[in-house]
Amino acid sequence: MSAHRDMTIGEASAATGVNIETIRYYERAGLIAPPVRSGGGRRLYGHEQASQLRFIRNCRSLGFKMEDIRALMSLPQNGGGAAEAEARALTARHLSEVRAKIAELKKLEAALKTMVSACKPGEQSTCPIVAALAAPGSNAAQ
Amino acid sequence: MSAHRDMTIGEASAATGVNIETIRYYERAGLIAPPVRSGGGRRLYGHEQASQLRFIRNCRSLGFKMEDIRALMSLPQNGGGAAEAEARALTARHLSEVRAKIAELKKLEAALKTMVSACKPGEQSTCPIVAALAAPGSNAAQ
DNA sequence: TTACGATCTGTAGCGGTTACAGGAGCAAGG
DNA sequence: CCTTGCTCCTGTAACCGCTACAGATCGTAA
Repeated sequence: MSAHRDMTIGEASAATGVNIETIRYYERAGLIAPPVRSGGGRRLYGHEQASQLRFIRNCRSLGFKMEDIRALMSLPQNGGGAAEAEARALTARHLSEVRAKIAELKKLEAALKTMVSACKPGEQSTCPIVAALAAPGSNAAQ
Repeated sequence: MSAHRDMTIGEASAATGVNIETIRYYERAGLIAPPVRSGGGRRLYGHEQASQLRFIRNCRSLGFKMEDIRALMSLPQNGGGAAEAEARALTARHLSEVRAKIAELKKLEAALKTMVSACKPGEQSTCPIVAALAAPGSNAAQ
């Protein structure tokens, strides 16, 4: 069960879209296991590890933290409802964090929009943007 | 024009809401000028520098980068339309970055929402979340 | 004086990469 | 066989915006 058809790190990078330096970083960080080495000391990756790299890449592009990814990868793949529930909970938690960030950014957006539209070129003597930024209490974002 | 009624760094921190360590960091980073020192070598801040700290705090809470803040603070305060235009341009650029981030996060939100709602506890044999994350092409976020 | 608080300096850590420098493996061409 | 040129190796530092120490010093009140 190990007909590997191994890839070098460059091939693994091309196959998965994960940067070479990033692959090595993931190994250092314990996100993937140290791969087999060739006689000359080069990393050799098989299908399984390429899949793991794709998994990590997908997780990262969805904004999951490495800690979460570690948890997701350590779930048993055929584990019953427990693993599934854990994955769901993790994803739901991340979703709510994303929503919180959106809400926060929308507040910033509103404040900045107000500032920009208050500033008509060459109209006021004092720049309203600088004035707003110098105001003692920031009402922009709590 | 320098009746200062100086504050220690702790007082300045309390007055502006900027953490003590952060104030020192801003000085190190060249965002504020090194303040006057007392005989014993302690930093003493006047009104003007407290205002600067409040300015920085407001900028940061609006998400401005330190580089932008440096630019905003180096604008002449009574400078004519040029300074005003620059502040406006800077703010508008930041606003568009915020909007881009919101758009990106909304994509993530949609993808995560789909994943969570696809995962009903104890229904499928394979967890749809893990399956989606393991899929070769990530369509979640480009 | 003694104790305690506030402050000082310098350094390291966070997350998630990315970017080097300086060496070594490895295949192809001459 | 030897050179050329590519890939890969290790180790380290930079990025951003702080935050958190450790160990020393200052200043003040009891």
